[in-house]
Amino acid sequence: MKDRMTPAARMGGHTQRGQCAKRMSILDAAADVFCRQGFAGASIDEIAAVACVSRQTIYNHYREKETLFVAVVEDVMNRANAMLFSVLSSFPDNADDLEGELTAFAVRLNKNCICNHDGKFLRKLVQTEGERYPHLFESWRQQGPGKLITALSALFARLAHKGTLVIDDFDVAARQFVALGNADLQMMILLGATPTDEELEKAARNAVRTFLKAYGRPVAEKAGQQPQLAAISG
Amino acid sequence: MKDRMTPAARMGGHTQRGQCAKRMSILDAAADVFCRQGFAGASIDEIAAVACVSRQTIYNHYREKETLFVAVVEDVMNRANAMLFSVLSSFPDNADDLEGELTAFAVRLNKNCICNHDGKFLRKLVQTEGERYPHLFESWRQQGPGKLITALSALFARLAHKGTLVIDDFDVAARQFVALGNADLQMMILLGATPTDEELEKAARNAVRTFLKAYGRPVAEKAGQQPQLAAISG
DNA sequence: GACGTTTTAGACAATGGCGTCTAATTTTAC
DNA sequence: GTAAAATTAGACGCCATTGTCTAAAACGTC
Repeated sequence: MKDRMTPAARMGGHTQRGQCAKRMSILDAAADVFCRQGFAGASIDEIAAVACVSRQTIYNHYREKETLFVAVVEDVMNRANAMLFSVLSSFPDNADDLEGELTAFAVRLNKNCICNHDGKFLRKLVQTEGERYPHLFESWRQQGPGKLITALSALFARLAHKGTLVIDDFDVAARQFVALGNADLQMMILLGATPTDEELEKAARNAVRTFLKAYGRPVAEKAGQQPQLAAISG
Repeated sequence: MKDRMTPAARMGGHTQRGQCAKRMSILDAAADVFCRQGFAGASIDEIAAVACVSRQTIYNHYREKETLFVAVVEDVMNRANAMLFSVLSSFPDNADDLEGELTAFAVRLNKNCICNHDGKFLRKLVQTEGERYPHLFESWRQQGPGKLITALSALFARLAHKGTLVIDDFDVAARQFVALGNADLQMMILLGATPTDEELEKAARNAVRTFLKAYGRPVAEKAGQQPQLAAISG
């Protein structure tokens, strides 16, 4: 105790597992409390209690409440970005069953990126504290929704080039795809409730059906087509 | 000063304008501060300062912070409900130009109900404090989005009955109409920014075009139709 | 102008949270 | 086992906020 050096200052590879576990525990607890109470309403003491850690330990890792908050947001954003990248990469290159693939993709997107814990956290915190931390918000916007729309836009451009879709504005189509995918889940998304798998499936089917009615290649027999009811039976 | 009676207790019609003005001033200021800072972050002193009123006056009208908060939410909800009703009633009975009417309607809806001050307030507060006040949230959900979807659903049912639209699930169509209308404005809505009239118009046009491609009656010449670009020129 | 009511500014105690400090205890590395 | 580092519980000062209280001032009505 002769020199009093900042605990995590050197990170000399010495104590890793213990510290790391504490850090993660703190980050998780802080995310939980910040999400429920907001920045102003969250108390360090409550975070410490949830993390099963003493208050001083939090201050050892993060200089002050705001430092902890920024660290939490960045942590969640990193996880969310990784997940989004993974989901975006999951769309198959050759989609023989376009409707099925789009539906499954919408389910994955909603389930793992929008309706999950991290999605709820980011939406809520970005909305409440976004004006106070414009840098954080901008970073989220670019790497989250921005990347999503860009990727979808490119995907639709590819499909339009192949003649599978008929689209005049890929960016608009991408935003509309996401919007349609959320249409049936809006309330749950706003409330932060977690939809069931059935709800996710149904919402995605509704979204993709409408999307394809608008942007699908007009097949020759469309005029004489039945009013879509037969297709749902399966 | 002999009996100390609650100021607004009797409302004997005596002093109305002065008190009423104070009340409205307090409600407006509180809405502003609550919206920016959240419930926990808002301080009575700041609200008093914004309202140009002493702190004690606030406590004369509202017993405590929470009472004020609930009153503010109810006040904004009342205004928002009236506005929504007005917009919902504005759709003409006989729409000869369906695309134009739907577009204008979407503009009105977004401009006056979703992207305006009250809309931003309610979305933000319902999201942040909804779990703490489930009753308020539920009331908002029913009278706001619930009423909107019900009314749109009925409207689409009427149009489908007339043969103007081809829809199998009116509720889904209603949700999708709203979702499409917000698709291009999501970021601004989340951030609480106010879109320009041009942005509103463009978003509504994109939404209605896609909506009608999906649900519009398949006209005979559709197969040979130009890719919609000609229609935008005007 | 007089009277009752409302508003105001400021003081006040109570509460609670933040961030610091300390001394004791536990963990970790060697 | 030993020494360094990390963690803990608790106390502490500080500050902001809530909600109350009081005496003075402003207001509206007659």
